[in-house]
Amino acid sequence: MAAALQPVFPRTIFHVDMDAFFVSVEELYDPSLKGKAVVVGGQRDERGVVSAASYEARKFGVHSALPLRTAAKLCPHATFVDGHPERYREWSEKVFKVLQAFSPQVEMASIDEAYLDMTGTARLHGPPLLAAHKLHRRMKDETCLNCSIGIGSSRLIAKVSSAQAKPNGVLWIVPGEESKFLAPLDVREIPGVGKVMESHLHKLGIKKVGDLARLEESELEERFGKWGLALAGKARGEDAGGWFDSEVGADTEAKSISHEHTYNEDTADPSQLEATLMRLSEMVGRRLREANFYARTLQLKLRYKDFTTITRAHTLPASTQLDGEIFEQVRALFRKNWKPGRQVRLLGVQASSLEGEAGQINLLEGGRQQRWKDALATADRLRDKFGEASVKLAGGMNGTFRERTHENPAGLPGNRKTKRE
DNA sequence: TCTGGGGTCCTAGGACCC
DNA sequence: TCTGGGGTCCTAGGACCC
Repeated sequence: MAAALQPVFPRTIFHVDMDAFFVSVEELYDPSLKGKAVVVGGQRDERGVVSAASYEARKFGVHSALPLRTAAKLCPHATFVDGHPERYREWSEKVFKVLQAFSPQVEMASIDEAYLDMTGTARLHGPPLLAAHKLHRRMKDETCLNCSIGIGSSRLIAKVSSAQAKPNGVLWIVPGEESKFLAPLDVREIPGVGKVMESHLHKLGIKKVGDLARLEESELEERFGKWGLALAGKARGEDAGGWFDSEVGADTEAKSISHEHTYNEDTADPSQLEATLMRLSEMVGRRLREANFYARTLQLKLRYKDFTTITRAHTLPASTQLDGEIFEQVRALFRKNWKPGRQVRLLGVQASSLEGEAGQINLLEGGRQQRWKDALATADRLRDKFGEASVKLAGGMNGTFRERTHENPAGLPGNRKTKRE
């Protein structure tokens, strides 16, 4: 009976996924790449992985996340191109504008994909399939980029069907046909099922979504807990729990901001390592200021030569967005946890427990903090103009780490938001 | 094969409080 | 002295996504 109380009209969700997005954008800047095997992400002899591969390159087994050197072996004739994140952000915004002009309920799920809630738009755009073709055409006309569109009664169905529609296609799963559509697909096609979950399921003899759907819900819950329960719903095409259940277009605030760097060659040189931490701290601080966020938790990430990785975090009594404070905390964590001599492959700095300006008590903000903020804003502008390397605050890039006279740039005791009140 | 960089979410244990 | 349990915060690690 409970089912009768649920809203019965099905939603119409579009999932728009750009085809080989990074490759397609690069082709706009260098048309000679068209039709070739192209690998975006770095050069063939570099440490790193493939960000995107053209369909030509995919024929040779190249795919994203594959090490570049492996890609070079599989597809020696491929053209290797460095990635240009600014370009992708710029074109992502153009994509967003096309979508926004088409429907007010749009949500970018990542740089190259979006969900649209098209429920109730039949009078404006016609039935789903017609609307999707209209949008598909408009996207091509206005951005020169191909996309694929999946249409379904849930985000999950829309997402899975856009993958099946690729490349450059449209696929509508008619309401009521969800289970039939999913049954023959590999469990791996379900968003959230990765390598590990797939192998757990394979051990149970579950290879296809249909196998999963036949299992008792209670058994999945027993074996995999909360996740198992959600999985049972997903096997039927439902947006079971978590982010998938949220309304399309409900905007979500960032939870963390981070930067990390992998060295071309591992290093155990303390001044080089701390210089990197300084640079990463500045990048994180800058992003915080741009977004007007203050962070209370700062985290160091340390990956050694053998790929073992640790993270160490510290939560401050008062939040910050200042490079100096971030660096000070992260450097302390580094000095406490790095064993001198051990070769480091990667360093990372992350800020979390983000608060808006409201979380700040500005009453006591004397001239001191304001001057620091002004100085940093100026530095940010200079970096915009002349590049990241153009401005370094005390402490510098290379070696000389004068102990900064520990100015607490905020000039404040822990007077903003203490732990428990 | 030799493994990027930016994120989100979940789990689990310990500290601490009531 | 032995023994509670719930709630929240914090930390560390891991799976997963693009």
